[in-house]
Amino acid sequence: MATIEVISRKSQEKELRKQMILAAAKELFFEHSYEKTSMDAIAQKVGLAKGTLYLYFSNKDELYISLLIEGIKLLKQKMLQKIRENDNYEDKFIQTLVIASYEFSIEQPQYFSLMMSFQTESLPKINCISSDVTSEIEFHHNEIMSLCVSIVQEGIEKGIIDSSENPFEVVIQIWFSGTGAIVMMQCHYDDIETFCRMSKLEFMESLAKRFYKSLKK
Amino acid sequence: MATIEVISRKSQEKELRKQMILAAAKELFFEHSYEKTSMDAIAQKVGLAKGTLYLYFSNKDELYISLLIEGIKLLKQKMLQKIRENDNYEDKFIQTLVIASYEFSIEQPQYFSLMMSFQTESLPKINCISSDVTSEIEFHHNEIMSLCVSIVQEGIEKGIIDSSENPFEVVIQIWFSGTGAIVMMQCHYDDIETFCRMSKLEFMESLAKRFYKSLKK
Amino acid sequence: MATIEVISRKSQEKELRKQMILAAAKELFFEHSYEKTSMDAIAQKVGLAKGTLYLYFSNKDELYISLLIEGIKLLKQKMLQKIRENDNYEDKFIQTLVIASYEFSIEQPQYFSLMMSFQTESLPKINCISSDVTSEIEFHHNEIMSLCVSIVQEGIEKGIIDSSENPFEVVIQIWFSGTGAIVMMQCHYDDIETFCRMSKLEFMESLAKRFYKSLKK
Amino acid sequence: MATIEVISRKSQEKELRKQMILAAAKELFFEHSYEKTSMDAIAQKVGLAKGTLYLYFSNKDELYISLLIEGIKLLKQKMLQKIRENDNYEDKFIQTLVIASYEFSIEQPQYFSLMMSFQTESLPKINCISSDVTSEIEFHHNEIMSLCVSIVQEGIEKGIIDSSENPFEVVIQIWFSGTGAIVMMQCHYDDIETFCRMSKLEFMESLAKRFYKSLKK
DNA sequence: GATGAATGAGACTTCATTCAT
DNA sequence: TATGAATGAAGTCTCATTCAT
Repeated sequence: MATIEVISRKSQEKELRKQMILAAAKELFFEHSYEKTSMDAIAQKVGLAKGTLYLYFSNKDELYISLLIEGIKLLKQKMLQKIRENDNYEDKFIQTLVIASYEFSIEQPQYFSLMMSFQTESLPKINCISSDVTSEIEFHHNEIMSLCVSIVQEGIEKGIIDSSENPFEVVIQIWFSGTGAIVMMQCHYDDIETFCRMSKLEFMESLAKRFYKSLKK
Repeated sequence: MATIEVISRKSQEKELRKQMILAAAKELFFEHSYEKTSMDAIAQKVGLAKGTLYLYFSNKDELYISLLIEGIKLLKQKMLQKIRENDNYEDKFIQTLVIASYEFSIEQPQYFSLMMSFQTESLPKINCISSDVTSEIEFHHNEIMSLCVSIVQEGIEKGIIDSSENPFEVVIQIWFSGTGAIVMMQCHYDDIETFCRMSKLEFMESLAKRFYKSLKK
Repeated sequence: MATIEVISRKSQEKELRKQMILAAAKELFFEHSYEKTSMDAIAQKVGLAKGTLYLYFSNKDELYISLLIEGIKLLKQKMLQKIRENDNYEDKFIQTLVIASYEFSIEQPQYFSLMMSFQTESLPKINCISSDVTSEIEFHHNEIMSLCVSIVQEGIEKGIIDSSENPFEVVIQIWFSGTGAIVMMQCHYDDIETFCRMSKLEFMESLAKRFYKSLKK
Repeated sequence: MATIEVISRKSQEKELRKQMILAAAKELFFEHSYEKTSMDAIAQKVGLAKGTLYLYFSNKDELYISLLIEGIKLLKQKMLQKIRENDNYEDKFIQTLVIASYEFSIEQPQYFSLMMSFQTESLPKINCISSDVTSEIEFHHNEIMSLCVSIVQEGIEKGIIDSSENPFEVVIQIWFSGTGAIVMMQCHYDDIETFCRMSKLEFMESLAKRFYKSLKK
């Protein structure tokens, strides 16, 4: 019994260390980009020896990808939460398809930034990603898509959204442009408040509503 | 007179060299990313010695930034051209605010990619940018914004767009989300054609029209 | 009594473990060379923890040397066997001085290779060998030499070999060059069969006979 | 004209540097083996920066192989010299096939050691040798073989060597076992003088003569 | 202006060895 | 006795930048 406890505690500690490393890496990758963050720096930030990192992640790439997956999972959870929390259809639509991503970009700017730079720099630049990992990313991406598509379908079934709309098209248009707007906004962060005289959240809501209206019967 | 001519010819040659270097850098940056492109590789591609590059650009970052500015200028030109070419207001609106960026992303994928990765990785990551350069970028960015804003204002003045709309808000919403959608599309390029059963151009036009409709009186 | 038995069983187990480690190390050292074989890999192959190896061998070098000694012992046994098995003098001479080494190189290529690379890279390159070990190697080497010398002396006593020959010189000439030829043969293994149109065994026998003839009265 | 001189001087300097690096590497490889010699150590020995080595040799392996080829060339030259210097057939035979290698092992112990450790550790352990290099090694090896074979053939034609002998077999037997004996001798260097009461050169000559006699009609 | 050899800091990664459990 | 996480020195190699020519 005691042995089992020890093993369990050890495995917990190991998981903890892994999380600590991921946390340090997240901050540094965000602050200096993937390429400019050295394993040295990460190790120093966690307070571990350089070699120790390689006990937890076989690669710098693997570390990066692990963060990415972590991020995608968090976004998915956020979306699921939005679905649960909103009964009113319009709210559910707007919150899940647009605001979820926005809030995520505010609450987890590092993860969001990481995920976006992965989009921009695109897969091939990561040297050697095992197909396991790419398929895991694919999997979560698809789940998020399904989630969004089902919301649009619900709208069509309820007679709220025009039945001539292709749910996939709608999702891609709104999700892509919403996410894209967030990225642009992060860069030109003053423009919104200066020129539009509204908060970013209001700006995103306004964007979402405009979309929503255009879908109505 | 002769001296002036010589000077002028020399300065032309110098400008030519600069352009050659930029061209080589553009291709390589795009193909292998900023970090993975070495000055060696650029020099070899232009057929110049490594040290020579430093006569034209004081460091690698400056080369990168120069390309960025070049890109912004090209996009601005494309937008101006769209304005000139389209008399019909709807066309002018859609072409300038959305399709210009899309076409630019197709015709000059290297520049577009560069500009976007700059957005994503954000300015502070470039080591040592003189304020001259940032302000030059700012300048061109603002010009593009003004261009777009004036188009929206034209719509309001013409009574096509609802006068309660804030031109800045409109521009940022449509330009940011359009550009953002293009980035996302580049990454998940199959999704559009597979799920929406339309070409990317049609997709972008559809997105733009949806927006345009939502602005009408 | 019981205690003694326990101790004895324990010591047997310990010896067994030691042999298992040596076996794993042998295969890996041969497959990837000494330097490219990690203690990790050895531990994994035996199914023990890395730290455990250090309970049996105080460091990597000792492991290597242990194998070496093991190899020398095996070669000695092979020679003794050849002496026992051959009554006819010429056969005994040829089999013990030349063919024993050749067969050993075929049957125990790992050990042979290890022993030879030890010859080539020479002792001083191993970091920290206690004099105990070097003297053990010396001891076995001398025993083998004595064995060979006694065979030559037997030939002289029997009047088969010219009495003016110095037995030591003969042994060193034939054993060294025989072993040397085997090493070279391993490297240029095609040359023999291609150019000489004989098997390697035949080649070695031919070499040995040539030598034997030159010694006869 | 001046330019050409400058270029020529530069290329001479470059060649000189290359030789300096090779010289330093040779000593260190010999002293500590390939694996235990670091590029750092080589750089320090030549008095150059680490990175500079990579301007002359793209790899650690390439550096090693360059030395190897250098060594093979030197041995070939030594053999050619022996052929030129000796008119008497027996001398030519013994000097070229056996003593050349021995003298080489004394005069250029580093090269000899390097070449032998290459034999022992065998090609596959060097990571990535371009086929260019392997074929260059092959080329020189074959030339040496041809040289030796032609000497044996000369003996057969002159009626000195029994015409039933296969020249290839003879060469391989004598050259391989001669070289092999030298290696073994280097390791157990005391044995010869202690037990045989002769110098190593005398020992090698004795070995060669024994062989030579066995070939005579 | 143009060259390209030289630099040396710094990147990722490996691994023999130790030591707390 | 056995473990295996942790260490940190050391290894190979890259590359932006400088500077003598």
